Amino acid sequence: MATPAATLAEKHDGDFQVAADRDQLRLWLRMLSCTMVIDKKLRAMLAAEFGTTLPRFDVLAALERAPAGLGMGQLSRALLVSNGNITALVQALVREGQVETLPSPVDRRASVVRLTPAGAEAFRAQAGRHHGMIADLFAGLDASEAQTLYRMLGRVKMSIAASGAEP
Amino acid sequence: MATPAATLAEKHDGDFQVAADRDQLRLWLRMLSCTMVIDKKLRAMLAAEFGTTLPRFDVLAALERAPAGLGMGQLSRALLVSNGNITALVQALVREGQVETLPSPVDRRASVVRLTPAGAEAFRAQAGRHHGMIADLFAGLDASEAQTLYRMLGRVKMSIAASGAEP
DNA sequence: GGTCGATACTTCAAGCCTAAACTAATTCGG
DNA sequence: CCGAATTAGTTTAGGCTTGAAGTATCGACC
Repeated sequence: MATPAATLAEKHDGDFQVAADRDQLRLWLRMLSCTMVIDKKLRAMLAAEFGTTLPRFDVLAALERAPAGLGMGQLSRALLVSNGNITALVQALVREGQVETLPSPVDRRASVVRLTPAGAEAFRAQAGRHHGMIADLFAGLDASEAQTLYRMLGRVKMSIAASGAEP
Repeated sequence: MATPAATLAEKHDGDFQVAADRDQLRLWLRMLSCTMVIDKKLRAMLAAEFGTTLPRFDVLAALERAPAGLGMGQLSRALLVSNGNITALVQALVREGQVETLPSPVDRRASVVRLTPAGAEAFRAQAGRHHGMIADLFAGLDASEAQTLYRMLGRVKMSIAASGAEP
């Protein structure tokens, strides 16, 4: 059993810690909730207006920035999803004619995925709505607020990297 | 064709608009990326240390706040997931003995889901690590930064609500 | 009291996602 | 040159998620 003074100090430390923990939890839950709401709206829009999905849109977006095409592995690293996932995604897009795969001329294991003209056109339409929707959803923030938020998220990135993190 | 002056004005408006769009897109992508990284770390921790998943943890968390138990519908509304999803989640947790379902005494359609003692204990351990991990990941932000971020996310919430939004 | 529209829940099909196991091709060290 | 380690990609088993269709019950109104 600690002395009364030590007990008091301990109790206060504990209180502070618990309060900080709760605040961080609330912060995380708010961040998660905001992100999820926007994410769901984007997915719903893509489904309703284009009959597609966010992962497929992401594939098109990555390919649009690489006119020469990307390998499956490059694609999976760019989108932060697993290798096996890309296979199915690309196969679906090939069936829909938005993407085509060519055997790599330099590596018989690898293949190169490229947008078809139809895919490029579909992407342009989808990207327009996508960006427009984001602009709408963030329209209530003025430029300075947006910048502050951007900076704070940068701090979060740094904090994550500084934490005991080994991905 | 517009007059030179009109063309110029138009061009500048367009530039501003495009610049704002790009900034908002970057903001969104950073927000999504931060959230996804944290989310993945939490899922990986729950899988590695407890052999469970975030959705199951969420179910336990909701039930822990309702000692009398919750109906399936209440649960699905609390977690913002579909009805059919809860069924599978609860069935899995029942198999694992962390949760039990009782027929509602007042409504023969409904059932009440409650934590078992084993589930309550598992949840306490998981919640401790969950909160601790969040504290770690946000440790690089001081109290004022955390508050600023929290406030900005509140602004985002308001902006979303104000936009042409019908969930 | 009977019927009809809500409500509680389950089932099913389809898509996304991952980790792990596998095949095939490449590259590098000796 | 040849075997070992690496790398590209696919397959598979398992879990999450939704939306739609289906079943049973409830409640309210005629």
